[in-house]
Amino acid sequence: MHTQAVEDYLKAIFDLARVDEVVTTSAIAERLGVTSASVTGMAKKLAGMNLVTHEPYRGVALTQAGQRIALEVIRHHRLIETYLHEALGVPWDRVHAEAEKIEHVLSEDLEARMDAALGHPTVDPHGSPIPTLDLEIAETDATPLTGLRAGQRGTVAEVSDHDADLLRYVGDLGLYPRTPIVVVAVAPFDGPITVRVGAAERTVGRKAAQYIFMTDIEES
Amino acid sequence: MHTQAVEDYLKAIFDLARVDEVVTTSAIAERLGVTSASVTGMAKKLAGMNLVTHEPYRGVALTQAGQRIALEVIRHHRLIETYLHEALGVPWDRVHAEAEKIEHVLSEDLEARMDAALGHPTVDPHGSPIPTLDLEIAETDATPLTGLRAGQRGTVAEVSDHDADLLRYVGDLGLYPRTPIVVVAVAPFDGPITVRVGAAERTVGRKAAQYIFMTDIEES
DNA sequence: GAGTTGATTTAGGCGGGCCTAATAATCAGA
DNA sequence: TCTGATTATTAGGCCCGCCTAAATCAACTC
Repeated sequence: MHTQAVEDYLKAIFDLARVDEVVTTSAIAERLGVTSASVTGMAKKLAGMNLVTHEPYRGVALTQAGQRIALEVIRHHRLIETYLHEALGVPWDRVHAEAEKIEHVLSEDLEARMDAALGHPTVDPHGSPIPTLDLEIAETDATPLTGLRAGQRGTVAEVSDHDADLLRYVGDLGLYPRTPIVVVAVAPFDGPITVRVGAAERTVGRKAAQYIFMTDIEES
Repeated sequence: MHTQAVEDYLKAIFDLARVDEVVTTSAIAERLGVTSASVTGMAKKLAGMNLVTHEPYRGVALTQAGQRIALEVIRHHRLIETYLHEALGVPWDRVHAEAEKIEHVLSEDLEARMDAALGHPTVDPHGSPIPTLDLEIAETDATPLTGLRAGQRGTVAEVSDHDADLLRYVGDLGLYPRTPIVVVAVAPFDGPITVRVGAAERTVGRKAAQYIFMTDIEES
């Protein structure tokens, strides 16, 4: 078993690596709310454990072993989120924070029981894919809502869970995963996007739209 | 919020205090699997936080504030045990170990949700009382099975959860809380106790019988 | 190609919680 | 009441994960 700090670092590096392939110390530092100096120290330690490769001044990357642990933690995290949402009715803007704490103390047995109770779900309440038991994770090919033009329709696939306020806002708009919407208008100069959700029309700010990912996009 | 170590110490002191009123450093040390020297250090720290009174060489006792925290942790612990057992089917000999880990990261919100989902239970799977939301705990006046004579009947009230093997053994015998039994025979010289459970007769070793607590005792 | 700037790493420290070894207090028995 | 055995406490250290301040490297500008 690894310490909570080790698990948190690996998860953060994994997440950051899907955006920028080279993961800088400062990015990790910001993500975890620690100083870069602390990250350097931990990077050395993780490199010593062969969970990470670290080229000084050049950034870090997960090794095979490191990625494996990251995926285990992410599986824990997303299963817990899903369980809390489905079984205990925790609203989707709060499941992330709860899961952050529980993911580090979840036994394999409990994970399996939650997984079974949920019927082996494949996505969490934010639409993020849950790694399978053998740690395969579905690639997500969704495009941000900001990439759609007026007249296109699509389905909400995933909403980033990095900010609880964002989730509350997006939830208030009714834009949960699996919701079909139509883009009515896109205001110029990075203005807001108007969409039809069911019978209602809703206006989504640009900033929020960046974090809403769409699939099944087609002209209408 | 307190550290996990602080919570563990307070819980251990609370538990030990119901058996021996004066709680010695070595008793705590044994319970927590640390050295007495470590306990002395922590005792000083807890005394500084006004959670405990510490008379050097004389033992420690919880203050009002310390007891309050202990009861909060115990409520968490027992609710989690109950939830895992009822909702996820975790066998009763394993719920303790799982709860030990989760109790330190459980939010009040989640606690309330679990409590509601269970219908506000009053005892955990081992028959131990769950402190109420305002931290009242029912006094248990049960007597150990070793205190019964042949011919008496009674109901299993509580089984100590300190040892998973014991629980597995007692479970195999069918002696779960709320089970009515009749004492058929008590072998002399601290020998085993034979009881009737439903239609079956079972023999319980003396050691195990010490940890099985009975209520509603009457002659039959 | 030298300087400036910003990111990164090193150096040194701190608190938490644990340890071992040495010392001190208590208790029980002669 | 003295003494030896038992139990507690002190003293000194270690590891983890974090910090600040100082030094170093990379990259870009001129």
